[in-house]
Parts: sequence; structure tokens; C-alpha cells
Amino acid sequence: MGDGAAKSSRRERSDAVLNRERIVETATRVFSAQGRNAKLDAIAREAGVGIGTLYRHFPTREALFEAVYRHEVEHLAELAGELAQEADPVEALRQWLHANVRLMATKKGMIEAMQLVAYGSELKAYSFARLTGALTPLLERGVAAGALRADITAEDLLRTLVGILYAEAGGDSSLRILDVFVDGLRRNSKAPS
Amino acid sequence: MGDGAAKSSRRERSDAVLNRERIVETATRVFSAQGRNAKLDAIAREAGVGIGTLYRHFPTREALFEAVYRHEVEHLAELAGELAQEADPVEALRQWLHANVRLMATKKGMIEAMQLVAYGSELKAYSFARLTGALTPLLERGVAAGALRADITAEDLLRTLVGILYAEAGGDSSLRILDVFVDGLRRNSKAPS
DNA sequence: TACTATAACGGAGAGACTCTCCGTTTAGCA
DNA sequence: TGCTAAACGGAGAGTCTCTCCGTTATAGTA
Repeated sequence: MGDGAAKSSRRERSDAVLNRERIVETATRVFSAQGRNAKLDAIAREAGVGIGTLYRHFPTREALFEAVYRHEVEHLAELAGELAQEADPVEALRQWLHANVRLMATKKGMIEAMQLVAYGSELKAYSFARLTGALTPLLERGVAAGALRADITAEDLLRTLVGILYAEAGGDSSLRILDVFVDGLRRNSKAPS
Repeated sequence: MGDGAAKSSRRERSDAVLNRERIVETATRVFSAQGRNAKLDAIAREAGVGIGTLYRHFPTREALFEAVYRHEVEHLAELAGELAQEADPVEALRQWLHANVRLMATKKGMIEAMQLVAYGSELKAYSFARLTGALTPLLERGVAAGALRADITAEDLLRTLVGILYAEAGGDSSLRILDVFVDGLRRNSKAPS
């Protein structure tokens, strides 16, 4: 799971690190805009590196997808961490969920690329675990504050989110549905079962 | 949505129909085995047609995916129809659900191809409607016979199925989970809520 | 700072795959 | 049986992928 290599003795060269980051960032942008078939040499050019460099870091197109995917997951996990500072815990949760929707909406072309890497891979399990881990504190804070019901786990929430995103795939309706769902999570909502 | 064209006056040529069918069948097999990157000229060769013929019928790789997809959906819908003859309605339902799992398991390589066409397209809505329509009689028969609870719709069932397939993606565990679910659908199961 | 060993860079070019174009063939109709 | 529109096939041009290796830059050392 580690990215930066420490193959033998010498420290990894700084330009290598820089180039890898540049490539991933550029790839994120380009795939979002043009979809999974974006030309790799165009990405290399736009990132200001040679095509050889791109291929050394990411031997296959899929490897590049995967890097981009991890990057996005990391981003969402960090966001969850930041939102834990937010005053209102329910609002924090809502914002995080919305951020997920927005990510999907903004990066339309990326979804098709994502689905491919994610399918059946170890990566899917990893991302799920990573996001679950990031989400749990957010939930627990709400529960501790008495603002959220206690019988919903991060797993449940994440699965629901995926379901909504999958079914809807864009449009504000996802946001509305999520808001309804969040309202349902409030402790003072109608008692279930 | 129509496949066979009736562009102007003359009837569609029989060899055209035959070739189109042959191509879709071959493509189904090849994509299943080799995944979405299978070479199109190999498919043409194996189907016994020229590459030009393949491209006339399916101008893009995606068009071919889509044809294969519709083909599979049709297959499942027909199967539901046949199973409506089955004596035990609950068993019929169970068999249909299992057929879905088996389809996914057998055609591993196809799933990645499918996901691509399905995403956000009119096709997704169409398949959902088609399968819902095919599934509803199966359910209603069970309800009418007093063997199935009445508060689950075909939509609910299909969504659950998709969820299970998505989360698991192969292995017997999907089958086991489905069986549990089907047991839950029986009228004589523990009363809910 | 200067030097050396080594890792990373860049891009030309070979190879693979896609897709079009058009001369040839064939099915439908009278 | 002959005519015509439609379909066929595949050569070849164009595009994209990916490797290979001479060149360049960095980390470590004296």
C-alpha cells in the first residue's frame, strides 16, 4: 500500500516524487474531463514529462487509474477528518455526504474509469475500509452529542451512499435524497420499528 | 430500441440478420472470456465475417457492448417467463436469482464491459424496467399462492440483487446470502416490524 | 564544492489496434 | 433470369500504446 519506494539504499529522488504527483494530478483532471479513453501521451505532455516517465511510474493505464482512485479516496478521508472540527455534528455529516455527490458530479468522466479498477479488486476493500475508518469518528461524535441515532454504522451509511449514487448518478436529486436520509438519522426523528 | 431495421422498402437481407446474430453471440463469448479489451478483428474472424461487416453493424466498441448487454437482459427476462411454469413459486424465484449470480460468475470478463455501457445510460433504465416486468409475475404468483409476503416489490428485489452482486462479485457466498433473503421472503417467516 | 555512481528522464520508433473506403458479391424482387 | 440495392470483405491509413536506450539530474561522499 505504500507509494513512495525505498527499494534499496539511496533515498528516492525528489524529481521522481514531484513528477509522480504531477502526473496523478494531471490524470485526475484529464480523465474527469475526457473519460477513460483520454490519451496517455497527452497527459504526459500536459504534466510536463515525457511519455517514458509516465510509463515508468504507471506501467499500465489501469495502474494510473488506480493511483487516481487512491488519491480521491484519500481526499475524501481527509475531508472527513477536517469536518470533525465543524461545530454541528449532523451538519458535518451532511456536508461530507454532499461532498461525495459533488465529487461524482464534477468528475463525470472519471466514474467509468473508477468502476473498472474498483471491480472485485483489493482496492475496493481498501477504499471501503479507509472511508469507513474516516467516517466512524464523524458518526460517533454525533451519537455522543445525542444528535444522531446509535444503531447505524459507518458501513451502513457508506453502502447507502453508494446505492444512492449508483441509482441516481448525478443531478440534485441525490442531494435531496441524502438530506432526507440524514434527517432520518437525527435522534429526534420519528421512532422506527 | 428496435434492432431489425426496416429502413425503406425492401426487406432486410437474411445474411445481414444472420451475421448480426453471429457477431453478438461470438462477442458475448469472447468478451466473457477475455474481458472488455478483446480485439474486435478477432471477434469478426471467429464469427466468420469480415471486420468491415462487424463495423457496419456496430460502429463502435460500445455499440457492440450494448448489443451484448441487451442480449443478456433478454435472456434473463425469458428465463423468468419459463420459470413461471415451475410448480413451487418460491423455488422458481430462488432459481431465477441464482441464475443471475451464475451469469455473473461465468462471465467474469463481461461485467467490466457491462458496467461501462450501463452507467447512466438510457439502457440502464430500460433493463431495469424489462427485468422488473419479467420478475413481477413471478412474485405475484408466490403472493397469490400465499407463499410470499406481499410487501416486497420487484424493484426492491432487483435492487437488493444488484447490491449483493456488487458487494460480493462472485463466490458461493452470494448464493447463500440470496437463499437467506429468499427465506426471509416466505410468508411464514418471522414477522417483521 | 567537486566528483561519482546511480536513478530518472525523454522521445524516437516499432508494433498493435482501430476504423474507413470501395471494389466485389449476393439476396430480394419482378 | 436479370436487375438493383444492400451487404460483404479486407487492404491500408491513421492512431495509440509501450519499449528501449542515450542523455540528464540528483544523492551521497570526500
